[in-house]
Amino acid sequence: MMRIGEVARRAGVTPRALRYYEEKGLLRARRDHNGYRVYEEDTVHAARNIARLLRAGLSSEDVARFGDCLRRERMDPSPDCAALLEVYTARLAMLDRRIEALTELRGRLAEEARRLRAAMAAHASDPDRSPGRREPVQA
Amino acid sequence: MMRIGEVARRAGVTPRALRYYEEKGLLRARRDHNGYRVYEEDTVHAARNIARLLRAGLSSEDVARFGDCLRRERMDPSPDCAALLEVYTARLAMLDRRIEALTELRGRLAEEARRLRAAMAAHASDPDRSPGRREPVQA
DNA sequence: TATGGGCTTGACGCCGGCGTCAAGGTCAAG
DNA sequence: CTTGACCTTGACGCCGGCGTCAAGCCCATA
Repeated sequence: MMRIGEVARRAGVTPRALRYYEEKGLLRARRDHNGYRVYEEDTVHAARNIARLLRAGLSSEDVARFGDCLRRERMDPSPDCAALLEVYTARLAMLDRRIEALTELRGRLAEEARRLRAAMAAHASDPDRSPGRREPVQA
Repeated sequence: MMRIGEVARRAGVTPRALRYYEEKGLLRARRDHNGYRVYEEDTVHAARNIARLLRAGLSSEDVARFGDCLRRERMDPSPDCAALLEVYTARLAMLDRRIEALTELRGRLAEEARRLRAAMAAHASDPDRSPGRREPVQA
């Protein structure tokens, strides 16, 4: 039984983040007589897991589907957590698409950079060109 | 000499986008007596180039550094466009970092998915568990 | 009692590249 | 003159994961 500040410190997140997680249905909290949020021990694991998954690029909607599995320190799979697999699978596909897109983009940019470099080299060695141009072409 | 609508059509962007580019210093426009924006021919190329580069993942700040080079149909390099190379290079590095991060994440997710699948398979083949050996665990 | 630290809800800010009204001016054609 | 296409500036909306006030309650301690 802890309050929000302690959970936050132990999980390495901010109280604001914890409230946000709750708002998004990732976390539940009971209330003390004075209205303060009260958390179980395993909430620390949950908060850690949530933050990890979000940093990893999952959306809060994705993470919500992990449900109680989040509360285990090491999110070991079990049959009741089958949804995890779907989420992972879908997300892997998404990542593959994003990686592919970035890679393609990288290729295009690299190509343009290559062209640019070549043209500049040609330019630099062109005798007609800029007589007093000092600076070397910087890589 | 064209007005915004024509440039937009010919460049394949919206008038709103053109105003935005101008606001960000990517484009310049003169004004007609009535306040309408008036553009040169090469603005069509510029707009096309800008849109391309933005779609490619460059920021408008990056693109701003391309300056007048944008106005050439084929953004052929020349010494006064040396900044292009810097921008490309920096951006390639960024892309590499992003791709690397995503790839690493992909690896972690794939690993977790693998563990999960394995555990579920073990569960399914558990003699206590599965009475009739039916469907294989779905991928 | 007064202080001060922790807690509450509510709500705006951010970032980027525009989309999408809103309210109104301009001008050629019918 | 009226229509209607095209133009203007201004300003809010979006999306996600919170950061960051603001205003105010709870409670232990000096």
